[in-house]
Amino acid sequence: MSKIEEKCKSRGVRLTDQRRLIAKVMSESKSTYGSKDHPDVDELHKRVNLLDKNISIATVYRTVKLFEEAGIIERHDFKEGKSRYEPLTEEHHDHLIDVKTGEIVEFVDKEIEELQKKVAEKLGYKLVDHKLELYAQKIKKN
Amino acid sequence: MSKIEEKCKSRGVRLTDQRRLIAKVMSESKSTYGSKDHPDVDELHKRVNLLDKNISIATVYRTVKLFEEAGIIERHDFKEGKSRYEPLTEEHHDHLIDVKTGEIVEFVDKEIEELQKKVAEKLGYKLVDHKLELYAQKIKKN
DNA sequence: ATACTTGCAAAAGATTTGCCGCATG
DNA sequence: CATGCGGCAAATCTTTTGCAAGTAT
Repeated sequence: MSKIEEKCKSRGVRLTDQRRLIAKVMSESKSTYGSKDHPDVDELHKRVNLLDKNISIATVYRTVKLFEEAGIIERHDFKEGKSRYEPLTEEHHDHLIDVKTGEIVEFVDKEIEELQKKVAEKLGYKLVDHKLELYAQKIKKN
Repeated sequence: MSKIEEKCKSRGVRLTDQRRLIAKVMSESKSTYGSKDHPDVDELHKRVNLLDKNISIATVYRTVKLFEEAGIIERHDFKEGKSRYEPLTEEHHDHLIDVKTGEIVEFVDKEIEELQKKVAEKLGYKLVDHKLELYAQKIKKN
């Protein structure tokens, strides 16, 4: 059983064949499909259709929304006009995007997280979410 | 003449009545520091139409794209499904978005900027750009 | 049982584009 | 005067939704 499927069970999200497949594909979106992390709905639909041709894209949209609202997967809105998803990990992380290759490196920095909270508070707000993307260039090592 | 109109001239962007008006409205969209508005195309269209009812929304889309590509204004894709724009400023700043109202507060935090640079370096990269968005909820004050 | 799900197609919302008369440099 | 621009409507693209039929618990 996929990790996402487990989370559905433990959170009382009703399971169907379609959802199980989408959960499976999302769970494998890192290892099995190589560097193609963060698939968008269309890509997800294609992958799922390899396993079951009858799953409609509407179902993928509905499921992905459901999983996101249940805190099981995470949506990203990169500058492309469409959303991309990844399984939610225990520990939150941000992304560094290689401006040359498009490669994505994930990282965590507690100090920055802490400062963000403080900035929000200073402005009279309570932080509920954030997005941090670093665009960078690889340093050549000779 | 608006600041944006000036930039158009200096960069050889052809000017028309429509573009002049859109430039004017965009230039005026920057009010007090700390809370200027970042209008979306629809809002921009409404404001421009107060001055000239005949400007079509297609023209606003085309102009906003043109200005962005000329490095005159900046596009943001916040988590709303539509783009919002602001005049490009000399000094970089980040955004806090009120998740309830969509209101935007700008801020600068040198410490966070510094840490970002360090994080990138630690990963073997040289930071060239970044995006930080805080999604937050206003703290009610009694 | 019954409330939730799904597939399909249509709808909706944001943005782009083809066509063609018109304005700009 | 040649080239690019703008208005309009139609076309795209992504995402949502109404409906009728099927399914999970």
